[in-house]
Amino acid sequence: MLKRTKIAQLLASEQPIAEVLVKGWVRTRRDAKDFSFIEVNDGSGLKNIQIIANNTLNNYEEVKKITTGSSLAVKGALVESKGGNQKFEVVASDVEIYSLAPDDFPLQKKKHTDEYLRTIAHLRPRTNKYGAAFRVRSELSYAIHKFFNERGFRYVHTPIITASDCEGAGEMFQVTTLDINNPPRTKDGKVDYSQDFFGKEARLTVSGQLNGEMFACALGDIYTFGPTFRAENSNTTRHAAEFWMIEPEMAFADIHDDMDLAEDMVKFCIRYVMNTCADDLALFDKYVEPGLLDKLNNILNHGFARITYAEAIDIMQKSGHKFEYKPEFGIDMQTEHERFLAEQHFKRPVIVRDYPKEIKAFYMRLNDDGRTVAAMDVLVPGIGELIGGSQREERYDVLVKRIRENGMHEKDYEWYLDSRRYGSVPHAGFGLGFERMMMLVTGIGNIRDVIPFPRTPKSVNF
RNA sequence: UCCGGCUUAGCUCAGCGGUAGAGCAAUCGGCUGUUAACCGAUUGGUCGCCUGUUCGAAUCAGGCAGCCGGAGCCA
Repeated sequence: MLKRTKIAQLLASEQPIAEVLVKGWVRTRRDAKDFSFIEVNDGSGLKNIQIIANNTLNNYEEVKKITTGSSLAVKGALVESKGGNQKFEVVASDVEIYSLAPDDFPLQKKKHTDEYLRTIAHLRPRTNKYGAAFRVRSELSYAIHKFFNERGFRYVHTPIITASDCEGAGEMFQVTTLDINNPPRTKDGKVDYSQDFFGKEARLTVSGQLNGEMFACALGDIYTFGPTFRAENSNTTRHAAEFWMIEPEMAFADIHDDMDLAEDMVKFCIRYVMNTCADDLALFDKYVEPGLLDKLNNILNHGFARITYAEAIDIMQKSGHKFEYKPEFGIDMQTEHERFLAEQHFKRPVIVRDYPKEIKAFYMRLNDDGRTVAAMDVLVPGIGELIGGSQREERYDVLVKRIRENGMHEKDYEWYLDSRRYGSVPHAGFGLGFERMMMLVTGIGNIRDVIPFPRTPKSVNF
C-alpha cells in the first residue's frame, strides 16, 4: 500500500520519486491543450503542489469538472517541473475525487478582505494567509513550552472555573446551572447561590496567577498556558473575550530576574518561529507587514531598553512631543505614551518598571521608597503592552495592608495569604497575552485574525 | 462604553433625488506547459431594517442593527 506523503515533504525532496500519493484540497485548476494543471494544498505548508492530469486518465472528463475547494487523492510520479515557478510537480497516474465543491464555494481565487473572511472563519484556514497564521500559532505554542521546559519550569494547569476574582480586575463571565429566568431566591429576594452547582457564585478565570504563585512556592519555577476570559465590552483590535495567556512564576526571584525571563522568552519564541515557519513569515513580510522580518531581527539583535516609570515620564516631558494626556508622575500610561516610548524614542521593545502603587494591583511588591511597586511592563512597537509582570509582595503584613487599601477583604484571600504565612519567599512572574505575541510575530493587525474562532462582544459564531 | 466611518450582485466597489452599474467570481464556449493564465459570451440585486420628507428615495432626515477604525479597560 502506497502511503500518503505530505506536500511540504514532497517539495523538500532532493530528487524525483517514482510513485507518490498526495491528498489535499484544490486551490485552482487551469486547462492546457491535452491536460489540466491542478494546484493542491494539504495544509502542511504554504506552497501548493502542481498536479499534471493528462487526458489519458480514464476519468479525465470528471477531472475537468474539478473546482476550487474540491478534495482529491492523487497517485503519480514526482518529477522536475517544466514550468518556472516550482521545482517539482506530480504527473498523475490516478486522480480520485473525494468531493467536488459546488460553485458557491465562498473562497474565490482572489484576495478577500479580512472582514469577509471573519464571516467564514470555519473556511479561512484554507487560504494562504490564514493557513500560515495558524501554522505559526501552533509553532509559537510549542516554542513557549520548549522555552520553559528547557529551563526547568513545570507546566501547571490552573483552574478555568473559579470563585475568586483575582485582582478584582475586569468583568467576569458567570458560570451557573441555575435557571436564569427563574432562579431560586433567598428570603430577602436575592438569588440563592447556595443552590447553584458549586454552592456559591462561580466565574471564568481572568488569570491563573494567584494559583500559579502557590505552585511556584512549591515546585520552584512554573508556568501556566491556557484560556482566559474577560467580559469587558472592549471593541478594539487588541482585545478578545476569550484569549490565551502565559503566566510564569519564579520562586526566589526578583523584578530583574523577571525582566530577564521576559526578554529571553520573547527572543526565544521569535527565533524559533523564524526557523520553523520561514515560508509563512515570508508571506507576512510580503503582504501583511512589509518590513516584518527586519523588525523581528531588530528585536533579536538588540537588548530591550529598561527604564523606570519616573525616567519614562521624564523622557516624555523633555521630548517636546505633543501628548493628548500630559505625562506627569502618577498618571496611568496611555496608549499614546506607550507607543511614543517603543516606536519613536527607543524604536525597540522597552521595559518600564517601578510604577506608582496607586495604579497597580495589590499583590505587587512595595518598593523601599514607599510609593512605587516592583511592576514591569514590556512595551513593543506596534503592539503596545505585550507583557505585564511584577515581583510579588511576599511580606504578610504589607500584603494585608495593601489588600485593605484597595478596598478588598482579606478573608477572601485566606488561602492566598497562607503562602505568606508559611515559608514565604521573594518571587516574581508575569502575564503574556499569547495573541499579542502572535500579532507581533505575524504582523497581523487584528486579534480576531490570529485566533481560530474569535470571541468578541456580540460575536460567538462557529 | 465613548467618538468617527461604513452597510448596493457571490466578492471588491462606483452611483449620491428621476426608477441599478463596473471589475473579479460563477456558468458556457475558444485558446494555451499554465502560474490568482488568457480571449469571448451569459447569468446574477425587495441598494442592512423601520419610519418620515417628496409627484418620485439606493440617493435626503430620524431611529435601530451589524461591521470597521480610534479611545477607554487591559493581556
